Amino acid sequence: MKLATWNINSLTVRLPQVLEWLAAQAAAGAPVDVLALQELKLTDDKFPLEAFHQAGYAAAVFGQKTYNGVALLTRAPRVPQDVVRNIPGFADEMARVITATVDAPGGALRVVGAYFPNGQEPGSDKFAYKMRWLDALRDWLREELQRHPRLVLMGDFNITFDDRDVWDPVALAGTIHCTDEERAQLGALTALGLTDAFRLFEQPPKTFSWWDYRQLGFQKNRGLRIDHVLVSEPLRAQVAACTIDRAPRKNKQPSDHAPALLTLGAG
DNA sequence: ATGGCCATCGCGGATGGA
Repeated sequence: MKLATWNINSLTVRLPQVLEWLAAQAAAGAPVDVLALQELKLTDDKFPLEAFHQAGYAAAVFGQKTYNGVALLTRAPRVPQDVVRNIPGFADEMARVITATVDAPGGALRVVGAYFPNGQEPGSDKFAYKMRWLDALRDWLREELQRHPRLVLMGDFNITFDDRDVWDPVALAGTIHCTDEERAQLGALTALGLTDAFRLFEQPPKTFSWWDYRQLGFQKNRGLRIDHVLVSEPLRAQVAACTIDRAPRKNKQPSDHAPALLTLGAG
């Protein structure tokens, strides 16, 4: 069972790349069973349901015009069940979270696909919103984990866990995605019993999931690891692999993010 | 080095992203 998350920075622009990538994964013998997408930048009525259908995927969509927008794709015959949009109890204009239950070996999974706020700059209004959003996410996840012990939280977190996730930790110390406040919020999420699946394994140094479009960021590997897959305690023993696929970042008109993947074994 | 980011909205240039 393979799950993945990918901020595709406009599905209108990137749909062909998503379909190609899904096809390539399947051709390599390990099709993606669940894909969380972020930054659709389109409304639900513009979502290419039919294209994904033909590729063998069902979808749950939570779109928005111009900004944000998230979706969960599930490979047939799986379908997203009991779909929840955004964080219950937290009023938000922005479409950032979509949650569904999907069948899996060893029992159904609750999958939370999320596009965390950027935060722009410490001290800004947007940073304060990011903190409130994170507070609300944590409070809701605490309850959600009670209801659904087998839970995966994946998406664009817009936060680095530590300096290993930063191409120049000295230059970027205290800047957005690298502040103590943001990292403390990640710590509060892991304290709920969620584990960064990527660090369950030995990883090559300087493995990132995002590179700035400017200044040859990707070519120079000046990046950040801000796209994460977290698993709840009962799933830890089932985690067989967690990787980031840099290949789509080499496409002609790439997203600035690369997909992160999780493979679950039988357990 | 002459320029050196991308998507959206909408038709210029601001806004947001990270």
